[in-house]
Amino acid sequence: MKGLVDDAYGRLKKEIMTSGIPAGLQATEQEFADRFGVSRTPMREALLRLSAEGLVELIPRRGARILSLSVEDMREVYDILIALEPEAAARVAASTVSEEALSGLEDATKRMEEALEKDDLDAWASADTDFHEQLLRLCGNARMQRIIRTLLDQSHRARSITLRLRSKPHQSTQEHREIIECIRRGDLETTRRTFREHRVRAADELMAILENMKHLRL
Amino acid sequence: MKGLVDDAYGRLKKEIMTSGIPAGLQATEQEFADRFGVSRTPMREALLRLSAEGLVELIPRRGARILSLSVEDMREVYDILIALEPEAAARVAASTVSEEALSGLEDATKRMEEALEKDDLDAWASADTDFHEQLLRLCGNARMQRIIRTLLDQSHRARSITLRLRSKPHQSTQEHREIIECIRRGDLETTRRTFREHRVRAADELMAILENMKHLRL
DNA sequence: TGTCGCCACAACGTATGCATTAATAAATGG
DNA sequence: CCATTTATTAATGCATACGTTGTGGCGACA
Repeated sequence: MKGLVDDAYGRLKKEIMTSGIPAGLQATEQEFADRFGVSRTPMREALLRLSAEGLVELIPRRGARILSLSVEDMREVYDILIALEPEAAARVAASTVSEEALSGLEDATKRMEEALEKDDLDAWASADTDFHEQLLRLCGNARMQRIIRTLLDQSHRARSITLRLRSKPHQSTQEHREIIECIRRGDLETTRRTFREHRVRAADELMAILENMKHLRL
Repeated sequence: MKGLVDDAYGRLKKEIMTSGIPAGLQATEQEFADRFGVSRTPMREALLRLSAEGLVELIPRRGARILSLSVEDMREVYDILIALEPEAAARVAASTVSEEALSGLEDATKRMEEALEKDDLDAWASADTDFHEQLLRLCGNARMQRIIRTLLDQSHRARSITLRLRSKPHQSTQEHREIIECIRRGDLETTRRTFREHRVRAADELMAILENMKHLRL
């Protein structure tokens, strides 16, 4: 264990992500601290981080509240992703990428296909995350990486809820293959465009589902 | 005063921005705390924020170091701005903007021109910041606003140093006028393109200057 | 009965003390 | 004289105590 802050941060984040703690829940710093067996100091720092990531809201005098993921929030997250991720991918395409890295991407995509055949949606999601994470790591811009990673995290929270409410994501894997090819060819412009379309489509689908669930307050 | 954290944060940030504290300086949390007359707890939180903004680096066991702005860092910052700000501007263009808001933008641009005629570079920089800040406020995406604002802050640090080392920025004001017109027409695509070119040009100029000053370690 | 004001409580912001641990210096053995 | 190990120091991470301040409840007065 690296430290109580990371511990509390990681555990609370996981609970929020998996809806182990219901959205909307509100408690004082002390109560959160008790729950994770730490004192207020590290708990406070953990909550501060989560608040910066948009998972938690700190309400003066009332403690912290687990934010429910609203359609509006997801729209914000995806709008930024739509602008940034294609740019990051284009940067990767512009650089020289090792064949090893490319096969890593292909492997992740293949795992997505296999998972789909087996109807294992969790494995699919995990492989999809892996694909995007690998691509992210190839982008040299550390700041961009951090920003995108935080946004992806938030989008994953929504995905974990909607995963079983949508038709199977066959198209995604095909788009991933196209993106890999664009990168291999070093075709900057097509990479950007393809990735953007990939994200726009994903966003539209997600928004439609969330819109229907709006009243449920997730 | 709102709190010792904001106080320490704001003061240290200002000092870094104006080079009141030299880049590269390294001190313990306690030393920073003493300097601003607060205890370690709020000082730590302030340093944490500045670290998230990329202005200081927290080195385990050695305290905090004021980061010198490197060419590489500025390249990162601008690459993200180039991707995000045009998108934000396009969103503004897509929405209905009040004539009042537009005239606010025009006013800022006019102040830039006047400042240039008077050779008042500080006033020019201030008006330029104002233009971008106003535009930012019109963009409905709160997350995007925060991200861009943080990046702009960092770019301003570089600008304050290079401001007097470059030829006078006549072209910027013209580009601002074009952008305002695009937004008024609601021309989404041209807004995006024009703004992107605006940023790309600014980035290129800045990079060229910083490249020449590389050895100075700012 | 409704409203205004006061009081008690609770949460937070801040300060501080203590234990942990990494870095540096010292000491010992080769 | 150098390498290795140990001891010391110092900075952090964490816990906790305290003062401040906002909030909600209770009572008094209109």
